[in-house]
Amino acid sequence: MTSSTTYNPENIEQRWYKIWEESGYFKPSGKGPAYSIMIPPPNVTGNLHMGHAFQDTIMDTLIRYHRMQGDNTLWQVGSDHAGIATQMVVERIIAQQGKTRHDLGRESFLEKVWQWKEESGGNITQQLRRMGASVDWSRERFTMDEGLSEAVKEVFVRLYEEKLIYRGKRLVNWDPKLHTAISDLEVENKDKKGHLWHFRYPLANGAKTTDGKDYLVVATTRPETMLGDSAVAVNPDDERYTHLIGQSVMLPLVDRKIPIVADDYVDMEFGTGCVKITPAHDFNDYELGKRHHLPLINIFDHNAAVLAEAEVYHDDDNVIAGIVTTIPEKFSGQDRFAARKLIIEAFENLDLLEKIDDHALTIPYGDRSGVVVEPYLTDQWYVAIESLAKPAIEAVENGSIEFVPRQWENTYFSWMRDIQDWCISRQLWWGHRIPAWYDESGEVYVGRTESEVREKYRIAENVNLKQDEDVLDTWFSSALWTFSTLGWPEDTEELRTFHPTSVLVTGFDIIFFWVARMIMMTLKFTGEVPFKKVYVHGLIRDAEGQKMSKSKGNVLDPLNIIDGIELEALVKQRASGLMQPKLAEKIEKQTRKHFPDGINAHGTDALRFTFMSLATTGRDIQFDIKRLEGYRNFCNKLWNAARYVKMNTEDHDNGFEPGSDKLTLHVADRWILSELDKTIVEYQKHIDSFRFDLAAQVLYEFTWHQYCDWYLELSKPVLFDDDLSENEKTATRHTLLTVLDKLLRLLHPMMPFITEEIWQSIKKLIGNNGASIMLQKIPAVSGNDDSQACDSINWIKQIIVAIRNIRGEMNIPPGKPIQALLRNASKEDLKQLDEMKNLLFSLAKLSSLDILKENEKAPMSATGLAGNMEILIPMADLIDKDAEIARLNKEIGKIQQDFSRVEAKLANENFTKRAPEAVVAKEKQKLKESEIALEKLQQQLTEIESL
RNA sequence: GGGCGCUUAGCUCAGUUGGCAGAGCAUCGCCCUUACAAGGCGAGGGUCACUGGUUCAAGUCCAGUAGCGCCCA
Repeated sequence: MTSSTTYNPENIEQRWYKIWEESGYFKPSGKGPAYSIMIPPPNVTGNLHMGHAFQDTIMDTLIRYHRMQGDNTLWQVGSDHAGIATQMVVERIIAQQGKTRHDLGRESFLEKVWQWKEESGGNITQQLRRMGASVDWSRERFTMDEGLSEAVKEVFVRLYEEKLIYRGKRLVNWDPKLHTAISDLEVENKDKKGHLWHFRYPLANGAKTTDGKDYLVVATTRPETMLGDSAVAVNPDDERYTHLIGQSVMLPLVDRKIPIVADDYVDMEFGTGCVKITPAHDFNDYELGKRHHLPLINIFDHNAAVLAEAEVYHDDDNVIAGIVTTIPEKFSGQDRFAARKLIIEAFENLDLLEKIDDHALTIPYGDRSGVVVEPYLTDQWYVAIESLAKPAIEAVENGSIEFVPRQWENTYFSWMRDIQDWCISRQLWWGHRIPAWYDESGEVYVGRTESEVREKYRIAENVNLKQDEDVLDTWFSSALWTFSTLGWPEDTEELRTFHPTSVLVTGFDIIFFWVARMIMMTLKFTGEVPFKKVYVHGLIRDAEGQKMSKSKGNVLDPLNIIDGIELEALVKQRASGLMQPKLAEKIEKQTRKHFPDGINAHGTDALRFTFMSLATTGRDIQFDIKRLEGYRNFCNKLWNAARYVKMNTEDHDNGFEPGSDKLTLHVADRWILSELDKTIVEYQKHIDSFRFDLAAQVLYEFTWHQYCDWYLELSKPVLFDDDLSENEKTATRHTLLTVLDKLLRLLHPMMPFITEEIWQSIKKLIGNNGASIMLQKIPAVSGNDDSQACDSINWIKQIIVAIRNIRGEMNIPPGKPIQALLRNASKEDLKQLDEMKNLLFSLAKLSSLDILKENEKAPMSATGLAGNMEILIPMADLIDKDAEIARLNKEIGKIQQDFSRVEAKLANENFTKRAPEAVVAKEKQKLKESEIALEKLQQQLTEIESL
């Protein structure tokens, strides 16, 4: 026996992973029903964080479980190109050489990106390996791969041809730092405190308000946009202003005459009831402007600085000539926030600033750049989403796709039923370039390639065509992930076999970004759902419930948990590379407080098992390192149980040889096999319903509290009893190994490494020459439901527990052998006793056991109960009288309470009449039991007191 | 403002069809017992957020209140 008494994962894990990968065990077997999962492609710039590790553990568990069920199992791996994020990373690198991407030019910048991807993009795939993820590496895909790019082009062209993609000048969320449009979903709205400025707009043509003023007061949170106002709006029912509808105001500073229009959108109660309308710089105003055919007046350049000359765009039906577009020199060229100050000053100087109120408002920020997003008028490509959304909603309504937990369907529906057209173009260089070409007059042609376009639209070679500069939203390609990775648009074998996929495992934060868009695109192009189920898991937070983020310095690197890390290294890791170096000090302090000794190595299996036990139906998961330690100890427990089994089975006949004698199973053997069966049933039920926490708990319970606490202990008196036959011992050895083998296989999907290591060391003993536990079957129920054996073991457990209780409470050292007497034992008790006497001696550490005759007088004893039978531990020199009296009183109190409660319940006629018969019978039984127990304990108390 | 979720032991969380409130960690006591001190044995710990309703019976179902959180506008 050479193995260490503590489990050391470090040498084991990477060795096994390498063997598995090199042996090709992760590839689909080609046999059995198909089971497939597509990994949510991690961002190629990223490192593995706790969320990935959690999600990957869930997927790997499902995949390994199904592989062991004999399914033809594919776990498709890959990453996405993360347009903005990746571009930013590479721009930062070249910025260190003092260059911008514009200095390099598009082509050589993209070369740099690819080069970066080759060098650094593989980080996360190495980390995935450390997690034990059994993905099919031979099929790894990247969204910018040739094949996937083909799929993207194909989808774009087909949607365009069906008029489901269009190009138009619309108001978009513009990121003035990154100089690109972003979609609604990439905008983070934050509540801020701001101001509401009240401006006077003089009425034109001598008009007056009802109270005789020659101006209107408009309230705005964004004064600078007044340069682009094209109307003032009032509510049509607002009597204060009815007579002014159709009149005009003279816009100060720019001297533009703009109309007063009536629209229901205006809230009469808010401010003065007059709203300035800036259709080119506000989404609500844009809609209102469309209704009233107002011109769109853009005043910003792409940095959100004020133009010298505003740009006017008209509704085609209503071209207004001669709109004033000149912007006073003092404002032009100013950034939007500087312009705001200047505008307010100018109003004040003109005595047109009525007042300033404090105001709470919501401000949109770009989720990547962190700057305030500007509604901005640009030409962009859109997907007309409505017709795609309809079948996608139906697929969930009719159950073709099922969310687990179900409540997430509501989230999905509420977004899908109010969905907006999707802006898919991005003003970036890194990504799928839009397959559209323009001739010199600006006419657009869409096709898979330039030559296809020329052929299709008969454009001569000498006509100059220029491809659209923009690329597509990364999510556009991710939306095709389930089928593009399988070879679409080719009709491949893989596509036919593995699509639709079995389940999508994802976080609720990307239901809109990704899940919904995948459903729409996949239904459209394959006519199939992308997946039959969506398992939505929670988000991992730190021990205090905070979201983990680099800037908070509370991120945990899964590899640090696996391998361990010294405090100093951890501090350095967390406090470096921050966007705001100021935070470093705070983060250092926090880290030293939470991890005074750094982080111990826990191994991958402990981490994975922890994740499983945290995978409840909740939406937030607080990750507490303490929890992890418990599961590391669990690994150790399993390791040592296996050591015990091996010590006692190596070099023995364990009954696995063909032709070995028929085994005589001991009652304990029959019991543990029954328990194992029950465990398997529960385990499968929980895995099938995605309750990984419960599945993990069931295995933990069985392993520790049945197999280790009881069965291993029960096996000792059998193996060490010289009076028992070799056949009986062989049966117990056989059972020890059988249960261990099955247990390892049940645990393997969650804890792949330790189970493989142990299994390899016992496979010879069980006569199995399989290459890996990965390729074994998940154990099925064997039908060993032996209730008689269960009753017997429960009976003996009761006696042992009663004796241990006395030991514990009376402070008798566990190692000290004690005498025991039994009183009032029934025939049945005596029969059980006869069969299991040696077990009782061993587990209760008895020196002697005697049966008291009917009228035999007992010595002074501490007493316990097992049903009707009394267990007496003679006190002699062991126990003091008062302690035993106190102990009995405590016990009596407990039972008395129980008794009274049940008695009251049964006294209630309503209960006995209306409750189901079985429930009433159960209560009656309970009453009887506690009555007897009370009686015996009372009697013992009296006896002791009288001594 | 609209929607969703959460509140159970000191901490982190389970709790199925309404039928004796559970686990892990932490705490306390005894033990280095031939698999395991990363361990064993035993013990203590609860107004199930609050108020009301339905029911023989409510942590569980219904209505409301409070606090916290998330999404959307």
